[in-house]
Amino acid sequence: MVSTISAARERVQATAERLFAERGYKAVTLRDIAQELGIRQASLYYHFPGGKEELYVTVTERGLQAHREGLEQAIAGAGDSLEASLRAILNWLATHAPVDVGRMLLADLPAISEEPRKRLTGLLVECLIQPIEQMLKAAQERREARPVDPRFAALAILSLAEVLHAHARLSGKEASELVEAALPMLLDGLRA
Amino acid sequence: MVSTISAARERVQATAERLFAERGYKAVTLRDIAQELGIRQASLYYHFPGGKEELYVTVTERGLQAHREGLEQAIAGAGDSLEASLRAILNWLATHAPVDVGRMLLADLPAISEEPRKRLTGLLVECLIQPIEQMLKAAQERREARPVDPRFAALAILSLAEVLHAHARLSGKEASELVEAALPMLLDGLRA
DNA sequence: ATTATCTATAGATCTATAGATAATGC
DNA sequence: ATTATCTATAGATCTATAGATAATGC
Repeated sequence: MVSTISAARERVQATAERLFAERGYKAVTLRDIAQELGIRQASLYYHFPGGKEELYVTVTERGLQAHREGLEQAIAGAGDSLEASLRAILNWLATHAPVDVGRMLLADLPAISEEPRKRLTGLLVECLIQPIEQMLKAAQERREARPVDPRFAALAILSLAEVLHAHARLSGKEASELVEAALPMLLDGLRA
Repeated sequence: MVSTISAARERVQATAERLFAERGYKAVTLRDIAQELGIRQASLYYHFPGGKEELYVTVTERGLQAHREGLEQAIAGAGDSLEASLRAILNWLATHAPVDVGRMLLADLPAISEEPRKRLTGLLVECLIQPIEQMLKAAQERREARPVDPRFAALAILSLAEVLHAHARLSGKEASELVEAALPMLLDGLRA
């Protein structure tokens, strides 16, 4: 076996990913992560010698790549239909802890070193914004979507998904249920 | 004069408000705030003996109250029109640094003590969510707005305003211009 | 006398390193 | 021999306190 990713390392990543996604880079300490895992803070350095920053960069990169694959497959599986594409995108994002783009750009990324910051900034666009933007452009060319700025609309969809995810957690409702409630608003707006 | 609020204290509040709004509670240090003001970190304790938490609570409370007044006046000034109300709300939020509701609930508020946390949680609902929610309910009763969940729609509008504010900063465009681009999307949706 | 700063520093917390220990795999 | 933890601790950073200083207002 060339490189078996250890189950322990995987557990560390999963816990770190969840905590960083909830609170952001600075608000999470290595002690917090270790405590949830039931180990000591220093033990994290066995799996991530680069410490907190390496851990953050690793799980954030992995999360963004997972979003790219999830979004591209969701869109591809939905066929050439705006409604089906949006439903698939929202379902994916609502169930997979969407990224707080604003916090990441203004708070998290400025706290890490330059090389990974640039890489993650690029991935943010490629993995999250572009897949949605491309889908919207295609729908606009088919005259199925109205000619709004596709970059701005993609950001709005991402932020709607965050609200959806948060609302599902706080209200205890199913995410898929909220997606069906949000879709008419997104497709046809608030006006009667 | 009973209590002249000193200009120095006001400058401290303005700087703290901006930094906390951008990065959140944990990511901002008292040193950061002092540095922007050109004073020493310890000098902040003259204006806020309760330290970082008192400073955060004070400016957050003030910001939320300002949002309540701004939103209520914007809505009142817009009359009984859904489109005019939404335009007024978005214009207010886009120009006054909207609150990152998700980060505040998941990261910032859990880091402060119980009493102010409860108070700010209540203000978050009363100052930001309810004014928008009430406007939507009224528009729904006039059959001018479609019967979507008004609480959820209010959260969506707040998050759209955040995107708008961020997009205005990053792209260098005028906020009012982006509001006019966002309004058709909000009123009539993405579908052609 | 009051206002608004400063310096110096204690105490808490956090990241990171060094070296020890125990369990498992060959 | 490797894996995955541990204890102990150095060093950095951050919050908060104590007391000094300088400028302004009465």
